[in-house]
Amino acid sequence: MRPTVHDVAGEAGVSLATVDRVLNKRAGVRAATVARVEAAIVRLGFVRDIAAANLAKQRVYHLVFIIPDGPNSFMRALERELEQVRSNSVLDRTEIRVVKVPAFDSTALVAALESLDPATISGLALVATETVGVRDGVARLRREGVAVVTMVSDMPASGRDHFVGIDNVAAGRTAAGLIGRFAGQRRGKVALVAGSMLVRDHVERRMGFDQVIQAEFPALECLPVLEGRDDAEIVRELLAQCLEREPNIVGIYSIGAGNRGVIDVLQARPAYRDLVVVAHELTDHSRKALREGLFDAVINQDAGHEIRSAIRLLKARIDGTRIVDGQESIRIEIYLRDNLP
Amino acid sequence: MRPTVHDVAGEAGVSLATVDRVLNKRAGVRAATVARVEAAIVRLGFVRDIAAANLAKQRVYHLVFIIPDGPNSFMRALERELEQVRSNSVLDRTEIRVVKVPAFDSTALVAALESLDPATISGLALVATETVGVRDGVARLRREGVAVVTMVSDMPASGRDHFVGIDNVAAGRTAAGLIGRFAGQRRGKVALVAGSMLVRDHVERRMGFDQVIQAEFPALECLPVLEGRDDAEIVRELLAQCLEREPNIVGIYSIGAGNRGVIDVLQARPAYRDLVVVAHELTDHSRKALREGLFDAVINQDAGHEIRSAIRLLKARIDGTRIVDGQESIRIEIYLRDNLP
DNA sequence: CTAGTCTTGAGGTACGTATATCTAAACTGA
DNA sequence: TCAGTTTAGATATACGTACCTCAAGACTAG
Repeated sequence: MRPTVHDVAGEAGVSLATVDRVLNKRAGVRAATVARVEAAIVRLGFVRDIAAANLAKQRVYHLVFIIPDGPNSFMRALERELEQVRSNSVLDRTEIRVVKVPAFDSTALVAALESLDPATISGLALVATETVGVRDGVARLRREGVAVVTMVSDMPASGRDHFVGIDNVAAGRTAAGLIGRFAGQRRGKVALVAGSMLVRDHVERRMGFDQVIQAEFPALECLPVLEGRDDAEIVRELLAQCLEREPNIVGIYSIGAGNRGVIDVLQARPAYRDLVVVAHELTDHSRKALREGLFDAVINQDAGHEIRSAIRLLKARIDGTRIVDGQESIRIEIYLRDNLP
Repeated sequence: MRPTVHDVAGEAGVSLATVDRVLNKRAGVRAATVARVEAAIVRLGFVRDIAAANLAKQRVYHLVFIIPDGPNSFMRALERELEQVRSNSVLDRTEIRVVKVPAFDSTALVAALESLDPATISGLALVATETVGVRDGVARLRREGVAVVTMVSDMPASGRDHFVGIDNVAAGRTAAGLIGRFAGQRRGKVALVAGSMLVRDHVERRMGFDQVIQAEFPALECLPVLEGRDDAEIVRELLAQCLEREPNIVGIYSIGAGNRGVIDVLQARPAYRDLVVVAHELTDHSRKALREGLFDAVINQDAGHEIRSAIRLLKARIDGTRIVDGQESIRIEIYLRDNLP
């Protein structure tokens, strides 16, 4: 049988109360006694039963998720996953609050951070925009004992406990590898469609993409990025113009949330079906485009996985338990028509 | 606050003992009373606190994993993951026993199933080989109340509760899509290297591969399968001979556990570097081959995910709780050099 | 040495559920 | 209607941990 606090007390030759004081880091125990208890814990291999502890403690994990508002489909996917987790969360003593802030607006994000009372929340997950104010806000919460993870876009300087998301440079490199090889012998240009070059993940993807195209596919050349601001209308216009202007385009890399516009353009002319197209984010639209052969590959990160991972990481931080690294690494998923889930 | 059994008793106008009898399906309660209690549960949205219940019940989940012995690297990966879970499982009232049976030996598997006492185990996960004996053995355990999931290779007729694994036909189709497109304009033949055509997953992958090559890549033609029996030596010999014999091979699909032999052959001649090679299973060897450009893509299923998923599914079945579908679907992962985790 | 503080012990109650026992009430059949 | 059975209630204990109180023992400073 697993050892309990009673066994630890016996082994250390102290009372239950003392073991409890040591376990829960309460004051009033001599250093020598603390050492005795800790030695007993190690000898017995005692591990606190967190379920029982949480029951006794009446613990509720108060978690706050701050995510950008707006049309970005990945953010909306995160929101949907959160909603789903919330509806099932009666079971696991977890209370999740979702705070939406205007996208790309770090002032609003700072305000949201400041409105959080460290006393009432135990964990925070946020999609960070990298500014000093945000960094300081996060650092303050960390100092007050709040567990913090960043999602999608990292911010190491803030002292967050973990980052949940993919390596976007690698994602860009992956896209380039796919386009380069799918293009085969063809020579020509590649159009890049992004949301905005002010967002770190898009910048990083573009960087990785450029690296690989330049180094490995001399027959291809990247055109300047079209910034579609996550707006189908704008993307449609910019991309259509670009395809008119440049006769020699062989591929398109849709870096961010602009798939709808890209699809519209591709459907407009049969000739565009020969283009090699790689996009990000598996949605109903991109899935359909993949099945119909408009897209050749979609690179994805699993929103559900990211949400669940963030929650696990926050709880582990709060409980002081270990994590399984493999379970928390977010994969750069590649989908072709044939391996759609 | 969340309603408790006390609240249910109050709401239904019965005693705690009666609520307990209903919740735990014990006899001695009139149908009308059961209905009253159940109505109260619905009205209050009562959900049993499983942590508290397990604490009171002193429940330990006794899980048995039956996996094939032998050199198959994916099976060994499953075993390693199980070992890791076991070492962390002090925490979660889970006791995992791993039973290894000779690969492809259904008699041994049947014997292993028969040696299991349904009274002492609550869940079983097994890599099934499809025979009547195995099916009946599983069915017997199911009838006796044991939760059962099949892994890697399914067996629907056994009445198992779930299947944990990928769609191998789709995996084969995916491999074909990659080889076909990476080959570009080239015409020629594709060599297939499998472990054995007696194993369902290899057969299915081959089927999916053939389908897509025939339908979409008329310039390519599949050669007969080389059966390497998961043995590097045999694979090396067969594949080397094949490449000598057939001057016009443009690609290789390594269907199963034979990557070591394939890699040896590829390294032997610089000319072989131009071959398009897609293999299964991400291991140290295949990862290295990918980085060095010997392999063009590796298709993988995450062993850690499968083990964790099997455990979650078994526990959910035992506790009668719901599962999150998205979390349990095993993906057909594609790795290129650039998206290696 | 004494008063004061610091450290430890003993014991109880609580969390939400499971389970056992004993008793009382409500039915059933003849 | 009465005995016999079925159904229901009341109450207690337990699971492993947290946290509280009260009292007593061990120190420290003056």
